[in-house]
Amino acid sequence: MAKGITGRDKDYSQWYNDIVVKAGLADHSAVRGCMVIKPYGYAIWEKIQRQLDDMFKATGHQNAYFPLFIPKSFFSKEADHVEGFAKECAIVTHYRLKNDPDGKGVVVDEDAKLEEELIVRPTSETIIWNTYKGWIQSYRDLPILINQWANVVRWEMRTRLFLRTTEFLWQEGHTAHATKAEAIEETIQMINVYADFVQNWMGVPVIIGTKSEGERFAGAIETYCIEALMQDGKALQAGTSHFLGQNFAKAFDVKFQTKEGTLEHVWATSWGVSTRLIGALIMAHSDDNGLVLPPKLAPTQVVFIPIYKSKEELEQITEKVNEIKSQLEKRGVTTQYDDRDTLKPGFKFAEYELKGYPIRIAIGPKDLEKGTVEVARRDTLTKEFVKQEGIVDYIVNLLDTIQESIFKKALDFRHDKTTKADTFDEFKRILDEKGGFISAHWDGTAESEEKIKEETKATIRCIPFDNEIEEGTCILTGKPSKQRVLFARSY
RNA sequence: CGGGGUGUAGCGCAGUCCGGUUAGCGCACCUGGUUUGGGACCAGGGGGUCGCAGGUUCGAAUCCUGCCACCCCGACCA
Repeated sequence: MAKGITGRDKDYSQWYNDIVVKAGLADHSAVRGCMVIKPYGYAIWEKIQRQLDDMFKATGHQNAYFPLFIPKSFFSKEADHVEGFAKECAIVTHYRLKNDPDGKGVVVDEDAKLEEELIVRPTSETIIWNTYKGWIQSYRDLPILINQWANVVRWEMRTRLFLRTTEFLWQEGHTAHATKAEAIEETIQMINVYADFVQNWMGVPVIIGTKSEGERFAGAIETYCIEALMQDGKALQAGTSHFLGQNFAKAFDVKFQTKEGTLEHVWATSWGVSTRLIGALIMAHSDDNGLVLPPKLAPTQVVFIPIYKSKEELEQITEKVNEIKSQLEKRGVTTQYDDRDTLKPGFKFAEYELKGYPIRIAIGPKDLEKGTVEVARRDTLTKEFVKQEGIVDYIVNLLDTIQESIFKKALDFRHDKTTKADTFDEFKRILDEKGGFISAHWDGTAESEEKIKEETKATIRCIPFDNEIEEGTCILTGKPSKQRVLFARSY
């Protein structure tokens, strides 16, 4: 086990915190519930952003930016929406400070009270729909396909680095459509984009499905989600896409004229993923030695470490490293050469394992002699000597192999941790002994869902898209059910 | 908001119960040398408003009062 990292078996929470802090991803800040995302952590976020942004553009979306502040009155327009967010809003009431008359520091200037308070956005539906009202008159103005990269604030009672922070970074797509069918199609398209990204780039398998009524987004008609399973057997919601119906169009009076000349309310969607994805990345793949990053999201994919005794040796090694390094870079591989002479190789090995670099290449005197290099894989912690000849192709292929292998491992884990339960006792036993997803029949009522949650802390994560139709009886009430749904304890 | 814990060097801690030289230790850092295929070693060196504000005392990291911050567990949530 790496120095200073708590084992997963010992304390999973502490292990997670140790990885985040020791791998240099983020730190607690001086502000309660808010984190400082450090350069290495932010580099991962930038990779996530870049890829998702490309995928959004490829599906016809454009980026825009809306204000951080939302007038309080906007929140009272959509009843469910305000109820969902009211309890966790930061509110701006004043716009000026002054010197404390008692001479100590500064105080809020009570004369500078705002006429109407401003809410720091917890999500932007309201300000955006207020804006769309001015943009939409005719069916010719539709669809509007916009995404925003932004920060939002939700005053959560308890926070955890990346998984739930008071302020977090995310993207939120907000689209407007002429028809219900088109809006639903958009909602589904985007949840599929998320699933594609999370599986093929993050290497985290997900279940795509719909949320039960109780877990639905405040103000949505239908919420689609992707659910991932973490190594401790708890589920994590990795992304959501909401079909908002005409709720926001009605709340903000957004109508358009159809070809036929009638006036109709616009159909809406919204969808988002956040820095929480980094939490998912960590909890899905990492081990007791530190972070494990999929090659496609690793800020640096290959690190070179020289092993030498003399200056002459180092020079020869450096020459060889530079040769391989530049060839790799030409193939689009990101690399780094760590020739710091104050640290021993062993220390560097441990450090890059902690930081999750997918491949480490060590070159020493033996390699110069034999024309080899030592290639170490982070995901499997295996090492082998490889001929320098053909090394570039070898590494390029290996990166793909690692990407697939990481996904496969997580997928196998999820298969092992997905269990069917047919009675409530069985359900509870699996939950306590094994964790993971439990596929069980449910009578479809919010009451039963709530009771199960109260008794077991497990919630319905989703009703999978590809669910089989299967007659059965609800594990709680014994009432008839047409399909199984996926339960789990979750983050 | 309830329960628990912690605040002493960049990090991790000891010292606090029972007040008393110049506040220690490990890691990290700086200088020099020897090392380098899995977390090096020797020698020398720098770094402190002891969370904050009051109080008691000849004397406070230590005792008293008030405050603050953060972490962990729970309820709430992406």
